[in-house]
Amino acid sequence: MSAFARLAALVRAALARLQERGELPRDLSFDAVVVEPPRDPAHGEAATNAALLLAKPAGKPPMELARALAAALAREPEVVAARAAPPGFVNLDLDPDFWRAEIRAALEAGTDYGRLDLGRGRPVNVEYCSANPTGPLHVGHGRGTVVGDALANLLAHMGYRVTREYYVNDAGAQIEALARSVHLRYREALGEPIGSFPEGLYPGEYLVPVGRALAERYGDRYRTAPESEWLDLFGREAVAAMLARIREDLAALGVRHDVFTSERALVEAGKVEEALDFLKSKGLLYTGTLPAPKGKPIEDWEPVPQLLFKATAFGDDTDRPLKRSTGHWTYFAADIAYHLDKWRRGFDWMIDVWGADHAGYVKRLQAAVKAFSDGAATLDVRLCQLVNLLDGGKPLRMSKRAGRIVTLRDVVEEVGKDVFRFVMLTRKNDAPLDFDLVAVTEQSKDNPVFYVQYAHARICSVFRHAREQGFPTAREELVRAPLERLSDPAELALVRALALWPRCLEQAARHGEPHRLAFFLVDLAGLFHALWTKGKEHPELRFLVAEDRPLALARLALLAAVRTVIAAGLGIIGVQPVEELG
RNA sequence: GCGCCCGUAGCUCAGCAGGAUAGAGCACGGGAUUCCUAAUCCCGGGGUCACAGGUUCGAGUCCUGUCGGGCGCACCA
Repeated sequence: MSAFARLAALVRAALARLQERGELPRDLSFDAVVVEPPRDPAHGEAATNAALLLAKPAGKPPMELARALAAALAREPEVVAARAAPPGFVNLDLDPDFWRAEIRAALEAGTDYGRLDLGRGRPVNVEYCSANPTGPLHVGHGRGTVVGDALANLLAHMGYRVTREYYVNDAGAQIEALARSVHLRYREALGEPIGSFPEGLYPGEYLVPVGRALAERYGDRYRTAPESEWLDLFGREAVAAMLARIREDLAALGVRHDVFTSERALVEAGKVEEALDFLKSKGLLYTGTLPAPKGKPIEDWEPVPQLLFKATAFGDDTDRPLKRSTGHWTYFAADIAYHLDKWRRGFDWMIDVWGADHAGYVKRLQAAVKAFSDGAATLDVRLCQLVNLLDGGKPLRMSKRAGRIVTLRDVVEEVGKDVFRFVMLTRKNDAPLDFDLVAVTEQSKDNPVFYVQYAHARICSVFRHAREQGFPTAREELVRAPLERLSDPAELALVRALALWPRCLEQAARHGEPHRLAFFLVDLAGLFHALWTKGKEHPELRFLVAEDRPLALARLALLAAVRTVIAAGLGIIGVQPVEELG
């Protein structure tokens, strides 16, 4: 059990004793009782709000309850001081050994330290990236990809059975546009001048090799053939080529999905009809005419009767069309089928990571999931805001017209996958993020990736010196270190920060917010750097004290624990900790 | 017009499940290097948490409204 979980248990036990003595009513819920590290050190090392919460149901003044609780807690051997503080907090100071024990726990558990079986094997489907297979990934895709991948890692770490999934939108008008674009490149490869690309097609250079490959394979067989003869074939070929490219882009980021689901395959297998029949059987489909959307007027608006889903019955703002006037299914219809498919594969929890420009889509899909599962399945959507690419503080123009889109691959090759991944988690997902190609590779404390890696590298450096100087460094020896020798405030501050790791992990998982790990690591690294520098001014605080080997061993144990937590955190983020700075 | 997200120090952002006197970095001013990596650290000033109500013992956090910014809004994806 983690430090704060133990404290919470202590508080609950103390409350139970108060109940036994009749000082508290029996039928109380302790659910909202928390034990937290206070912001202000004057409020102790841990604080509980129990008395504030229970005062009303107990019919007693908060301070009176707080004093009773403090008295009960003061008897615990780990508790050095328990004070009631207005308006009714109980502040605790713990025996340093209570915190020091976390070092041993971290050493024994390694990167499993703080790991909790929150999920109990519950399956969760995390869908992320899911970029259309019409071109390479760009930087914006990269953010959602990293957020989704780190979230998947985090949930897997915490006991969920995670499936990482990519939905391939390989059907519809965009694929026809892709096929036509490739056909142009194909004709170009056969020596034909093609001029400029018509509006709506994909002029990017990345289709040139695809056209060339098709020219080699098929010669001029489809050069002047009617579209009906090649549209489907070229579409498939182009999607295959783009998907191969996207998989390479993902691999460069260290991302590997478990499942790629093809929209086209779903459609061809009749899953859309099946899904809609299912909703129909629940009485949730009807044919009707939607009112014209307000706001900017649409030129060619005509009121047409459409097949609609009763999304308003499940919290959406309007009912949603399922079939286009062309007779094709809407994207939404296919998406319902897709999510129903996920549900039937055993996922009653699904997380989709999307770009913020899809925000307007969230309610309708959640409505659909609620509808087909009768409320038994949950769809969470995490929206990622834009990434502003900068180059030395100046915005990098991503002009699509000039064909100068900055691909994810370009950026990852320039700054490295580890830097990219970490920086993508230095903001919460729903805040815009500046990504400066220069700043993220600078080796300075202003660069959080570097700052954390530097802490890890410094610890590794200490261990190299330790081995050279004949200090014991094996884990079996470090766990036996006399940890009570750690007594400097800077050391104990680092120990207490370390003890917060399990709590950080749990909360990050509960909230589905992997960026919290990145922030935690920056804080932990900061306390480590502070301790390090303190050793510069106070040589007695240096880690490798030759004349006092037990003390050195205790300090090495602390450093090993910090290194373990950094490595664990970086591991979930998907970053390789460095042992030396390059 | 409607929906979603955002509004916290001069700038960029945290703020943990509603907790106490709101934090960090940058920038600005001052300081630390016989030493395990100074690629770092320490000290200092700096705030009407957009605004107005409400719920609560307690609100940056929850609810309502207003203002400001971003995104989206039939038959695209």
